[in-house]
Amino acid sequence: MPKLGMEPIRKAALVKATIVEIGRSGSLDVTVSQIARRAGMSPALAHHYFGSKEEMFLAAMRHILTLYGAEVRGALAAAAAEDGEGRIRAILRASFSPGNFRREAVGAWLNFWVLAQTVPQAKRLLAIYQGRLRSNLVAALRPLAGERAGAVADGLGALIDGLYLREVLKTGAPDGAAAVATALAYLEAELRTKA
Amino acid sequence: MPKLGMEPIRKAALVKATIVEIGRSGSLDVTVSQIARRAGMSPALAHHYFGSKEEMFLAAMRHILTLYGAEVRGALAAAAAEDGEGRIRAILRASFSPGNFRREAVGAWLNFWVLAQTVPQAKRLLAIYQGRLRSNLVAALRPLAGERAGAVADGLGALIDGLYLREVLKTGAPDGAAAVATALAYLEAELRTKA
DNA sequence: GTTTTTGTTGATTGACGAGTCAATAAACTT
DNA sequence: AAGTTTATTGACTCGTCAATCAACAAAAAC
Repeated sequence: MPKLGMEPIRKAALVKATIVEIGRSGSLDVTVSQIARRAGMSPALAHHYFGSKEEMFLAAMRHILTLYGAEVRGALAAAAAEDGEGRIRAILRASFSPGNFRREAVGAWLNFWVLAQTVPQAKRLLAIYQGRLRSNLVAALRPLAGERAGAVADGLGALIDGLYLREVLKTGAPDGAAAVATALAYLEAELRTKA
Repeated sequence: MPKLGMEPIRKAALVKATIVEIGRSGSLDVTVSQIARRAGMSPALAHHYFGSKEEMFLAAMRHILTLYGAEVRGALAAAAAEDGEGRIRAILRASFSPGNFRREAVGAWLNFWVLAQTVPQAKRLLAIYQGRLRSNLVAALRPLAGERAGAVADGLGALIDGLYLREVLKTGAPDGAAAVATALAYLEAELRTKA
């Protein structure tokens, strides 16, 4: 019984299901059937809307990146009045917020990195994310670290990614606060050096 | 024409081929046939010696971990006379040496991380690597950072992993020296903080 | 010199999965 | 009411791949 205007709803459900399934299985070896089933429809319908599994993966990536970007933007807006360090703190809190820093999302992230090795489109998406993160960090660091802002941002960016990566091996609930603390320790050490 | 004593030779060739193929394809979606072909034998023989593809993956992981561990141990032995900072420098240089820090190895590494999400044995191997790295770092940091050694080691470890991760997105030849410099900058910043 | 062990492969099995297609059905248009 | 667009799926195609097996060959053991 075809209700009209299903397309956006179906697509959103598939994107969500894709992320869940990747996170659950811990790999990109998820079948379209699994995804479709979790999204409550037939595999054929999933193909109908996305054309290919790769398109589903890319849409899922875009979604995660969008969510993350929105969270960072929101946090930065809320910290507009603060100084550079406050703004960095905001970025870090957003990066390790419970919404982003949970096993399922981390697993999806990791697999997107793998995807980026072979799918140029995926690589481009990740590069955009990295570029945005970097420019946010640099902007906040400029008044604190001067010309070393770029170098510090690179280190901090890599550290954030590394903390995500290490979450994969951990057992038990993710500890975003600890990750933020580690990143802040890095920041403070670097800032003290400058002076 | 069966020459005897082939087993170790065949196994070594398969392990090497597994790493190459994973690095080349950028994913764990490599077929036993591909691996066997690159190692110069039939797929059936690969199964004969390893029993399953998963065993091949684990053997490849062990091999990479062993190589890396040996390089670090060697570097530490050569730096035995030096102080803590010199020993850390040695660990970093080994970690980002051309042998370890090249696209193929980095790609394999990344995929082993993915494997660790689902194969407990792989997770255990990575945990061992992390534990050893950490204890090496802590030992070298103790005289420099005192009770903060643990925290600094965690940050440094995550930073190292993050720098590896980011190498995946880079285009062009890996730049181990830059990675070492970034990690050293962090270390020096932390040590300065201590005082 | 026969038996056992080790090395080796071609052929096969059995399963699974991405993507296509034809068919059905409900809404919307004219 | 006839035609068009959108939604939806079951059945099917085509390919792939891990793993097995039977068979053959050569060296070693007895």
